[in-house]
Amino acid sequence: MPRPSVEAERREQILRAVCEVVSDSGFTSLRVTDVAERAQISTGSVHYYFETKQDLIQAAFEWNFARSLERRKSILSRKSSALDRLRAYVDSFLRQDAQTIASWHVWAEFWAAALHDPDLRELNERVYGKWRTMVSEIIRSGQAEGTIRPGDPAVLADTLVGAIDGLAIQSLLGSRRTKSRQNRAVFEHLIDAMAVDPERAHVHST
Amino acid sequence: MPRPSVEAERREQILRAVCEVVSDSGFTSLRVTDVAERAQISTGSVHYYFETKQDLIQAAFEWNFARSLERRKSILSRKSSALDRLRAYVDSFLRQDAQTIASWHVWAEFWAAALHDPDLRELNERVYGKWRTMVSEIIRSGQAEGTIRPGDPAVLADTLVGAIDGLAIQSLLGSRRTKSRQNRAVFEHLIDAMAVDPERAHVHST
Amino acid sequence: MPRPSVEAERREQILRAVCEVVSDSGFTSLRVTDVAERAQISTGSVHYYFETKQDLIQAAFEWNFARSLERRKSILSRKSSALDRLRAYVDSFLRQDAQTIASWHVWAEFWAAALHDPDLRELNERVYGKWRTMVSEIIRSGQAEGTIRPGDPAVLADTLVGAIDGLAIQSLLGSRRTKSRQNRAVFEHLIDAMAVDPERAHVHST
Amino acid sequence: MPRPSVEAERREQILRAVCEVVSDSGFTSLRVTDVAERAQISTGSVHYYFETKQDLIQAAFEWNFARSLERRKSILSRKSSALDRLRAYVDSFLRQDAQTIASWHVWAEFWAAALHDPDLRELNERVYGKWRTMVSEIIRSGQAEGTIRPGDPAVLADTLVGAIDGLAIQSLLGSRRTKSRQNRAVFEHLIDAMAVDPERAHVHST
DNA sequence: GATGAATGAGGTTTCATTCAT
DNA sequence: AATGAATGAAACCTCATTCAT
Repeated sequence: MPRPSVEAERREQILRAVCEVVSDSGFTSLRVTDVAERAQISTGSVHYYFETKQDLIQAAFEWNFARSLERRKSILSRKSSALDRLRAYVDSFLRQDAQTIASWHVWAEFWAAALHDPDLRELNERVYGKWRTMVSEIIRSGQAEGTIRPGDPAVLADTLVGAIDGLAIQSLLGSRRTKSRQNRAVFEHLIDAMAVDPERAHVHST
Repeated sequence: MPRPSVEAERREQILRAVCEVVSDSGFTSLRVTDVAERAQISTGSVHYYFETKQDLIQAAFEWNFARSLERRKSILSRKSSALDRLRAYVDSFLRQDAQTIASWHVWAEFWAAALHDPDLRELNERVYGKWRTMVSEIIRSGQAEGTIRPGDPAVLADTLVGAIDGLAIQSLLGSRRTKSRQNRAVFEHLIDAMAVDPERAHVHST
Repeated sequence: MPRPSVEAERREQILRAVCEVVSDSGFTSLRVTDVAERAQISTGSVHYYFETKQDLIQAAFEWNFARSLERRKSILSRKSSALDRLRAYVDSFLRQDAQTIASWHVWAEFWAAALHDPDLRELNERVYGKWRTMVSEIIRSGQAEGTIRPGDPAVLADTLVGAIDGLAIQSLLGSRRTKSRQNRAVFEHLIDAMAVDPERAHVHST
Repeated sequence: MPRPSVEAERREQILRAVCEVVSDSGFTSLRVTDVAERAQISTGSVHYYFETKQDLIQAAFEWNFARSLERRKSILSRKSSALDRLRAYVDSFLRQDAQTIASWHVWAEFWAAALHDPDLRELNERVYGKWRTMVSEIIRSGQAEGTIRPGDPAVLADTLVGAIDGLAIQSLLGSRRTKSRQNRAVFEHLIDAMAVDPERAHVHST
């Protein structure tokens, strides 16, 4: 008798394989065969779990998003100050470890794919709603604490989230080392500008 | 070898068709046949001017970039203040006309393609060098005028350019109307933060 | 990877089809579609077993050679005299049955193809090494028996093998009936010249 | 007014180009473009002189034959002995100069092409009639002189012509140097066997 | 006479999908 | 539950041929 979890396990195994292949070789040239090879199963099995390639891709993007979200959850529940949580959040996207980079690759491919796919566009709405909410909640709590300047949290959140995406792309496309350092300067600047003066001074002195 | 006069015309005709198709239907499903149809010529003719599909794509991205640049050149030579030029520059990317949107579509596809293509990555280096230089020159001249606050022009330029890209993506993927208005708020905020106080106050009062 | 049992069968089926098509319609106009039709499978299946047309052709030539060799093996192990084996060997190439003619067609196409393909040239080296060895072994054993005149077996073998090829070509290109008879006269002459006198006299008297 | 010879000149220029391309790259991959490039004219001009590719090929093979024949004409009219003329004739085919090798390449491609083309097969009949006649005339005159043994001149001619073709192929496909030397041994053997004894002894002593 | 831009039929090859096992 | 052999539609690309200049 098969373990009840076998399906969930297999699906995870396949979706992880999709993201790895997309990250390594891009979405345009993604073949079901490549996914099967990466997951060490047959193409027949891939189709056993996902009716069409389209389904497979949609599911893989969803899975990538769920994992991205998972990795940031702990940041929100931290006891630290709002500014620290904001910095931790931004930092989590600027990391240069394999997992973060791979995930960004998938995101970049996702955007291009979503431009012409209503289902993916809907997924994007959900995703960016999440990101924006997370950031504006932190800002709002910072404003309540008195550590973050007044101003529309939605606008401030959009600024941060937008800058993260835009700079991430250039980071992926450019020479790793330099970009990473430059990007950190940009976000220090942005976050410092949101802080009330004392905090700002403190940071500058370090 | 085709005669220069005909060749230049035909190449332009074909490259325009590529960008139109990429913008309409995406890069992943781009077929040479579609390009030929759009340009109202035969597939054979497409291959007469571009050996491979790869060459065609590379050339189309270059062409898209050249046009994007061309459209911004006049902004730099304006006699207005640095802050006005900065606003005009940013505005030129936030426009919602067909041409601007089409161009952004091509850029989004370009990034994804460049992730796995060294030649395109090199093109990206050139392109973003240009954008960053343009913005930081304006900032530098504003600082000389005394209308823009001191601070590393490179960091400020990166912030703006990054935010433009990131917000453009979300604008492309989201519901047009709302996004456009929100994005303008973000950039007002960003540019105001760069202005020296009197100017800033003035803007807020409008 | 296909299961060995099915794979061997299918490959044989396809290679046989290639040789049939080459023999019927020539190598220059060989299309994968023709091969697929002849083997009663789809073009996709042909490529399932042979990556490229080039691979397919190379394999078909190898297969044709293996079969040519197989058909001659029994001649070598016969208990008859060296001269008889020599005659049987030569005869086996002069036969006008469909299989022999088809095989010659493939050989002729092979030579032309090999002129510009190092891999095929290497295969030719192997093949002609085999033919020359077979013939010179027979001659050597005939000299040991005392039925064949002394002389360098390599030179005698080259003479026979060369003449076989050259006359076969003309036989393929000319009117069948006459050529066949003429060719037999040529080889009778050549072999008689190799025999020691008594045998020679005997043959001439028939 | 154009020189009357311009057509003949151009045709010769093109046919020479065809033979060069066939010799270098083979017949299977022969493109009209290659011929045009080699002849330093446009593809349009090639078609101006030769309606179709088929016509072009046929004409090129004819031209190659005419030149091959031309190169041997002087041998026949020599005042030397029949055996010497026979040796000169055979030698003329075994030479390893560029022209001879190129010509053999064209012949090999010709045979393969002729297998499936009645027009080329007819040309072959004419050609081989010529070769056989040339050789058997020499043999006949040698027999009249008393320097060549009795025997059907047709059979002896076929033996020589056949061996020349067969060994030439292997020479083209194998390592040049060795083959050439081996081939000369074969023909020495064949021609010696045709000589009456005194001559034969003489040759062996050299 | 000569050109070369343009064509489009047709070739090889790819790959998502199916289905018997 | 899983496979992998087999498919065939469709993609890219080639190239002989045409024709306006």
